[in-house]
Amino acid sequence: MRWTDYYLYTTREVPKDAEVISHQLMIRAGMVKKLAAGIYTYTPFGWRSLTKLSAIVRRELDKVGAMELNMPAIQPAELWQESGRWQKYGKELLRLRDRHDREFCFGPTHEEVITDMVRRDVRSYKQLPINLYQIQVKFRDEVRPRFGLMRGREFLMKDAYSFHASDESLDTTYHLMHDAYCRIFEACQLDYTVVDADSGTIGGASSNEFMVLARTGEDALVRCAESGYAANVEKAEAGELPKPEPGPQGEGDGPQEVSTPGVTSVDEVATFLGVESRQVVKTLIYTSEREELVAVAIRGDREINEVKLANYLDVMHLTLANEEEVQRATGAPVGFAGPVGLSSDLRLIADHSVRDLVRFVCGANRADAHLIGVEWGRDTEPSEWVDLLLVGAGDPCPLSGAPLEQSRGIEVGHIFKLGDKYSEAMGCQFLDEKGRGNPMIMGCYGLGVGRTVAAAIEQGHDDDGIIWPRPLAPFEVLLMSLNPAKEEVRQMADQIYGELQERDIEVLYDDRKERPGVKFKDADLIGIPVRVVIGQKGLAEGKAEISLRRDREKLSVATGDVMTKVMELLAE
RNA sequence: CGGGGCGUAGCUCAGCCUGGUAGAGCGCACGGUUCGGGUCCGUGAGGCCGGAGGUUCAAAUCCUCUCGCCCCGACCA
Repeated sequence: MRWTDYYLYTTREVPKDAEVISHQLMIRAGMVKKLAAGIYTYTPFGWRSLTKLSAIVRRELDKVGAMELNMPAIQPAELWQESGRWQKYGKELLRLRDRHDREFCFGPTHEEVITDMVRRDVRSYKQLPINLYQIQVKFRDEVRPRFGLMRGREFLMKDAYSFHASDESLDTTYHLMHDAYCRIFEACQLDYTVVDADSGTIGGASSNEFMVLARTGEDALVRCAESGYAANVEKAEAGELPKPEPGPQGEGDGPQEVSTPGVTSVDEVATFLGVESRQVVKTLIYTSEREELVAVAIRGDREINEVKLANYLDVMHLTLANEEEVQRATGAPVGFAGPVGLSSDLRLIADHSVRDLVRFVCGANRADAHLIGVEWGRDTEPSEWVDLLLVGAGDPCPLSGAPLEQSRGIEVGHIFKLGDKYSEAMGCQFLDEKGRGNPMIMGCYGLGVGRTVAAAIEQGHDDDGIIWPRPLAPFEVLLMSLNPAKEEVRQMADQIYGELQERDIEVLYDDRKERPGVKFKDADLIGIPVRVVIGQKGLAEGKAEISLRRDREKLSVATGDVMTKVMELLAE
């Protein structure tokens, strides 16, 4: 492709609304244009990357027996009512009405549609398993789209769904898909890791996320170098935490109330009483869409993992109670809640981190008062013990006990074992060998195509621009004529351009009448892996210059050897 | 949805506080110059100052309301 014929316009200045590097570079390199918040046009140049990734995805999924299909983006409300998600999904679901006032939504995901199709076609265990996928535009009306393609509202996603007669069959496909995903991200030369994940609104039993490691990632994850354990912090568990020393003994046998006027936060309490924050039990009051208050106890130096809590309570939206609710639940203002003497109809859920505390400190459920020397069993007992710990760096690995390392990642893929959540709700059944009807067991497998390309840029760039991993690069070779006004330069560049094309090498030929500086800057910005420069000086000695964007080391090659050298570099 | 910020030329922004004929740089067009890391000089096109209402002799500027966008917290590929 000749640049002078191509639709590629770079910009020198970074647009003010682009925050993260991948977004800035994609806009500067002319790959995407914003149409509205979280909604982008891919230019021919940008689309090439997405197309390349899609091809890799198709190749690897086809290999494991998945079949590509295409489903409608617009979906009738009835299906979503059937699965129960019309109510549950919330505002992220973009709802529409047609001219007859019938309700539809723009699909954020396709469990309902695919389940509807399969339940009509598939009757027998002999037809299972089935694995279907599509690469399609999704729309999720995110409250806050951001970071360009990292979190768009409209985005390109590969979604796959598998149907099985047994859990074992699902396991087999799940592993095949897991491995296919690994091969996809490896093919893209991405530094990624697979973590245990929370399954969120899609639901289901177990799930794994594929995280591309990047400082700008929106997710935090922990890993153990020793055991290989890796999990999203939303899901992560820790081994047994070191036990704190017993707290101070109060006067008498039971807990002792001490006056703590105006002392509310854990740190203040600990300092005021001369104890460690780990010897304090922090009690928080939560509410949810069910409008039922619960008290949650955790060690004073730790945070509650609200995702774990929401899952445990089976609620969607969890919020800390307001002052009035806290007063109602504990009889005290915010800052003095504790597990002792709470009303019996208030659920008290305690994290394991407080289980081993001896003579701990906690709020007295009275204004300006705390208790010291409190013991579980003797003084109070939670209604349930649950793992609610937000795991962080340094916590012991649940498998090896070695300290966990924390890093950030971009979630580029997410695979779930759905079980029968949708097939049960929507009556997607098969007949087994004995002629009995059973709901199919399902798996579901997502991969963010645009996000993966953005993640590749987050990992591959320098101060001057993008450094594409070759499999995702819009072109493999950038051919540049430094002074096309000079006849011999133009002719040689044209000739090499022709030869590259003949060998089906994807070449972008910068034949623009621009000054060398402009061309070099653009070359660095758009980041094509192999660069071939034809300039007058080199040509006088019969030489062209070849370099890789990666290291920019220049190689002087006789013009006759350019093809060989390029092929060699591409073969690496 | 809560908090903060921004809408002026295609892009990045100045002008607004203190109302008085709309500006710069980049980009674009044309001429010249230059020609291995965003040359230099000149000429030119391009804007109902996000929209609506109000105050005023006069509004980009002050007030009200709206719409859009961005950033920070609760959701997800």
